[in-house]
Amino acid sequence: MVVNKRNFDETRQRLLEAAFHAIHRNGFRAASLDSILANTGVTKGALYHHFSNKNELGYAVVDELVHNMISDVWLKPLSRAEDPIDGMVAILKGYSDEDMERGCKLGCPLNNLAQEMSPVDEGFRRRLDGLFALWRGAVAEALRRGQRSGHVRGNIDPDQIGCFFVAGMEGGISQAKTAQNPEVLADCRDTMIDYLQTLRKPESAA
Amino acid sequence: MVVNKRNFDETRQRLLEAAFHAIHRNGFRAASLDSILANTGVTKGALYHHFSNKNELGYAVVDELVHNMISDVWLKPLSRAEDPIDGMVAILKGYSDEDMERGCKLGCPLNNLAQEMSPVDEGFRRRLDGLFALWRGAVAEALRRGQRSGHVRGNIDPDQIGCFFVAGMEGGISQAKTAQNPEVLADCRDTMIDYLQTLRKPESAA
DNA sequence: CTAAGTTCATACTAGTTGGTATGTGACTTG
DNA sequence: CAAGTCACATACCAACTAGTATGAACTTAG
Repeated sequence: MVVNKRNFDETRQRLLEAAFHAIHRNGFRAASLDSILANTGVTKGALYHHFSNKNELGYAVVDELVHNMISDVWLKPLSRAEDPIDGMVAILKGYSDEDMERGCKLGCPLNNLAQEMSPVDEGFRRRLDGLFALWRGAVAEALRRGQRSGHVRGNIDPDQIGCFFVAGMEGGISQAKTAQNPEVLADCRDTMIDYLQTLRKPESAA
Repeated sequence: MVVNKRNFDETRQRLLEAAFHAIHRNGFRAASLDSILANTGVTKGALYHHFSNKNELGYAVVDELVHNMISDVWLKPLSRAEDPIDGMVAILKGYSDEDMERGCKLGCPLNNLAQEMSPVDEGFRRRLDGLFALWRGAVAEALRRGQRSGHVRGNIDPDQIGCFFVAGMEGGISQAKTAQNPEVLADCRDTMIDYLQTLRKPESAA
């Protein structure tokens, strides 16, 4: 297999990844195309060959990279988990120290973008809201499965708790990022784990 | 009392308030000085007479306006509350529909600024982290008072829960803003109220 | 081979931004 | 009343931004 100098897919991927990092670090509007290009060695001509404008580049980052991250960390593991509470706790406890450190330095890519762009661009807003809804929905669906299988109390509202769970995590990351201190996030995580235990069906807790 | 055309305090206050609104709507970096000035009728010469640069204007907005908001909504009410759990629930239930609507359109000024500026400017980061810490601390302190007065279980960590509480609220506002739908925030709030009830000392729950 | 379409490269532009240099009228103070 | 300080006003600039116009090089079809 010959690697061409002009490789559509590879160039596009390099642009997406450089854009993702620049956006994660500086925010979308402050991430300048010139700096993204300087980091990739790709030129402006190539960029505008692949994306019709800056917004479309950002949309692609959300639709592809950010979506995949959410899917890998939350959607797939939750859909596989037998006991949803064990599954969620396992994901939370599975955060490595590097994850915590990195996540708390720059924050959550999804939440960062949502906070910045939702009020000013409907294209971003719809996409990011869709990702939040996927995440909430995955938690809710797992809890519903848990209710059917007898692991989870029947008198709780899975959708409401999906929302609460995502809120607690995003809020914890926000504070940790502002404090530049992963302890704050660890506190939130531990309190959330305690809270999740209260959702177990009493009989199955023994 | 004569109102001078040249009134230091009034001009400064007008600049601060216009800056606050522009920042709340667009973020700090996207809030252009020219647009702030256009909204106030104040000129650039006056602006730079009052603030040495754009960052100092932003710092003053945080130190004065945002600080006051946190103080009015959380610090003072919590310090007055006899039963901390009742106090927190009362604040949460006291949100009017307009508050919810407005808060979910543009998000929380504190969190917006923290997300945008913490990673890129240490002056903002320190100030915003200070405000988060005040808020967390007020919740923790209220819970400690509740422990001493027998309203709150002794086997919980007030600091940890202060952190969790702030996280849940900020995360709820974030999601509501992205969804442009206050229901998401209402779900988080209601779940948080349920959670707070589990912190009561069993004997005093009856 | 040629021709055409794809993938990029270079040079440029118009608009916006934070910031400055300089001037001016009002108010205070000696 | 004169001098000086304060609170602005006006005009400007250098830097940076997203986006474009144009062309060149590479790949592929025939």
